[in-house]
Order: sequence, then C-alpha cells, then structure tokens
Amino acid sequence: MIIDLDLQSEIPIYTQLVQTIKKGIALKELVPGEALPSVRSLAADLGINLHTVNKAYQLLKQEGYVFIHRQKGVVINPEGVPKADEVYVEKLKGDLEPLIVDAICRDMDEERFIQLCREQFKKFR
Amino acid sequence: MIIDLDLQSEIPIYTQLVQTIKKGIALKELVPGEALPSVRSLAADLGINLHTVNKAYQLLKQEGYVFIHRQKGVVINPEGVPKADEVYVEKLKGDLEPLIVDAICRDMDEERFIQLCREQFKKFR
DNA sequence: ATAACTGTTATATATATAATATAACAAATG
DNA sequence: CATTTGTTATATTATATATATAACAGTTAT
Repeated sequence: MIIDLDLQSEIPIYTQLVQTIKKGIALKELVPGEALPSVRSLAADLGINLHTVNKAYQLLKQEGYVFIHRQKGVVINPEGVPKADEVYVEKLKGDLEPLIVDAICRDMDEERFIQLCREQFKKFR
Repeated sequence: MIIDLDLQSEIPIYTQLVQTIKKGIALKELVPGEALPSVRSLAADLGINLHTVNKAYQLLKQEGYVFIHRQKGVVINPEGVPKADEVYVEKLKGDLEPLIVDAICRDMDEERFIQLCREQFKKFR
C-alpha cells in the first residue's frame, strides 16, 4: 500500500494518514482482519514520529475502522466498518453543505455536481 | 441576516463566518452589489475581534465572493460569484473524495448518497 | 475644517493544535 | 531473556487561532 504524505500540506499528517487508510479500505486493498504496521515501523517507514501514527490509529479506532489489541497490534475491524447510522448521516449532511453552497454560488448545475459524485464512486468499484 | 457562531466549535470563527456569508449568497439573502457590515460593526455585533472578521472578508475576497474598496467597504461581487472553473472543480473533487470514501466504507448506497445531495440542493431553490 | 468612518498595518499576548524527541512501562511473543 | 506491542509521560518547537490596542491614510458627513 502506497502512502504518500505531503509534509507541507495544511492538512495534518495524521489526517492524511487516516484518509489514506480509509481509502485503502474503500478500494479493498485493506480487508477486514488485516493487520496494519506497528506505530513504530510505519513511523519509521514514513519518516515521521510514532505519536503521529498513533494519533491516526486512535482516530480510526474511535470511528470503528480498526481494533487495537494492546500487545498484538492494530487490525482492520474484522466485522467490517460500522454501517451508516443516523449520527453518521447527520455528520455527512453537515460536511456536504459547504460544498453544495459553494457549487450553487458558482452556478454549478445540480446534475453536474451529481455527475462528479458518481465519477468518484466509480473509482471504488 | 442571522449569524449564529459557535465559539466552542473546533471550526474557526472566521471559517464559520465565511460559510454563513456564502450560505446567505446561495439563499439569495445577499445579492450582488450588496454592502456587508464594516469589520468593526460586525465584530461588535458578534462580540468578536475585528481581525477575525477581517480574515473572513479577506478569504471571501480571495475566492472572488466580495470586492473590498479601501475606504468604502466590502460589497458582494456585483458581477456575481465567479463561475465554476477547472481549478474549482478539481478542488471540489478533492473535497468530495474523503466523504465518498467514508460512505463506501460504511456501505452506503451510491443512490442514497446522491439523494442526500439532492436534498441539500433543494434547500437553495 | 473637523469628526467619524473605512480597510489596513503593526505589535503583543494567550491559547490550542500539530509534530517531534526521549524515555519508560506492562504484556505478549520469539 | 530479549524483542515487540500499544501506552503513558514529559518536554520542546512551530504554527494557527483569537484577542487587545494603537496608529495610519483616505473618504464621507456634518
């Protein structure tokens, strides 16, 4: 799995890590039950601090993406990622709003916006 | 125009301000050519610092949402907000990706996602 | 003219976040 | 017994956020 970080980005490194791992799951490059590298080895591979990796893992755990076994390691949730529930949908609506507000202000057609979404979805099939 | 800020939010105040003003434009509560409050009066109304308001206005200016006349004031771009161009579309794709990655990981149906987008669009018609 | 108002610039401070550097701990594994 | 796991703790640096004051240079209204 390729993880290319942009250390100059305004997006925190741990956020980039979280997104990359989620993308790996969406692409099925990472499957339920699969072990992730230890915080130390991944940090060494990426040339970053182990606490930065740990923070990413903790966030993934909090969202139900991974299980963390104290003396074993980090594993993609064997049950699969928790399904979309009401809390998640409300959060998604809140995240979508500013994107759609921008699109409307810039006079982008609803159907064009939808088309962009469909193209993104297509990348994961 | 109602601006309710959440000072405890992890979202910076100036970002909340930018989003609220953009939403006002999308809802046509704010129209091209319309003057916005001065940095001082808006800051006083909201109980925040004038530099926080100024930062929001500068970002809106940078994105072409407003014009700032040095000794006159801030005005919604009379020409209207710049249309969606290629740069914008690329940025939108990048902003959509993490939302769609999450949706896919949580096994949300593409059509359900689209449906949520359409509902958001409906709020602005 | 003068006072009040505009955005702008400058300086300083306080707080929080992000990232790093070390070190040590407890439990499991080789 | 040494190594590896995540965890916890402490400290430091840098940056972002927000505030507080003050002053400046034009513009507008009185």
